Amino acid sequence: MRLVIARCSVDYDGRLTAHLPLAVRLIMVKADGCVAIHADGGAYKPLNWMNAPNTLVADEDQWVVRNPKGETLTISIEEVLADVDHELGEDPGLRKDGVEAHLQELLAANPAHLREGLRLVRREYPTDIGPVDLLCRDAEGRAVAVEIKRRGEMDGVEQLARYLERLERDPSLRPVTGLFVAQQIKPQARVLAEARGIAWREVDYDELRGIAPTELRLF
Amino acid sequence: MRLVIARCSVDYDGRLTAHLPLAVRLIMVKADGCVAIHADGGAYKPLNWMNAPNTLVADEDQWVVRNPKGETLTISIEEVLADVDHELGEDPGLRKDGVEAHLQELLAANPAHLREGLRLVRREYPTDIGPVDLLCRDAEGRAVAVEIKRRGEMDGVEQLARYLERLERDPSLRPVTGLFVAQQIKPQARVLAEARGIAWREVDYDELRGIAPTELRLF
DNA sequence: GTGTATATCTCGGGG
DNA sequence: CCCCGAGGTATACAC
Repeated sequence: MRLVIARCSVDYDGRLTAHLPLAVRLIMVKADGCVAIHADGGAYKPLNWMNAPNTLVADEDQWVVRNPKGETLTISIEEVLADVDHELGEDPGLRKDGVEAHLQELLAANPAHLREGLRLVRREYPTDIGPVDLLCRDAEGRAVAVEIKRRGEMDGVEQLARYLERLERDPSLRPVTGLFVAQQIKPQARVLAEARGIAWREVDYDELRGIAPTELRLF
Repeated sequence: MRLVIARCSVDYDGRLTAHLPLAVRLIMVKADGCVAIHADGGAYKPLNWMNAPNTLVADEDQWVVRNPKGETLTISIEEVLADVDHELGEDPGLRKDGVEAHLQELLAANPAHLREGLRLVRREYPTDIGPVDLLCRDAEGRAVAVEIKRRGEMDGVEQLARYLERLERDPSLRPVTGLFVAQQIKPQARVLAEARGIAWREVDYDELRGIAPTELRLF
């Protein structure tokens, strides 16, 4: 990884055009060739960047980074204050826990946590516009399509509404009701769900994770 | 901006839990206090980070970054290979051109470019679920709601459909038709728009920008 | 490759 | 402060 501190101006021309006036910034060049221009603030997103793959043509006072799509990042360098290079090596990568996939696993193993008597028919139940997270049957045997999000927003409700529209066409399932599940559901999403006749339910991830397998068997 | 190259392992506990095994990485600490852990690849996104505001408690071999929400980033440092600090100063910031806001400005100034006889009633016309990009009247005085995107995809059509649903409730507007506008509209979005009875139109940004104010007056 | 859904999305604007 | 929409979204995964 090459780290250059330089007084520079930068121009990006591609999906939009953008210009950075002359100032001192960090130019980070990673081993895979991607380039990022950082200011001394503003979280992790760089002011400007160019992802790999690309080609870097570095002149004395101007670097031109070009990608296969024809986008260019032009860095005009007036003064180099530091220029170091470090060998970092391959990174073993990040292990995550607590994302949507995990939430789906837990609820698939315990649908009754959502509504008493609910039984799983299938996870990732296929429709012609994509898979429904969970397809269940309730205590009376009626089909219930469940869409799971970490954060419940309006587009998730729309997504479930599209699936319901499709599932309703299947005589072996009809009528199908919808259940929108998330750790937190935004007010507008609640309103939209209700307007669409879709039930919603907030779930607590830690509580759900705390349910031991032995307890699950009691349902 | 402080740049530390170190052999470290990292744990994040907050919106999810995540772990990075021991490896050599860049730790970037910006003037506003935000911290980012970078590997030598994988575009501009860091492996782990903590945005400002936060507090950093730096021990010899362990840094704990904590934010007001109770999220923590724990960096366990085994070996420091480099540690430099640079004063970058305030950044003048980025100037952008070609984004949706600009497209909306151009079309608001010239709605007839979309459809002959179209006149602007209001930009960002408010509804209880958010503002419609443009509310217009056509040559016959009928209300037309216009949604503008750079890239026309399905969620944009859904968004416009939601607005139309609301606008239809206003007797002074009813009936309201929809017009979905983008530089490029994906095939599936076209199909969805047509299924929803919504017209669509692709516009060319450069052509639109090329229309001089004097020419605009001709309409 | 396109299409679809996710993200510790990030970032900015408005109430 | 939350809510919402846009993004050069990036990224992973299915088809």
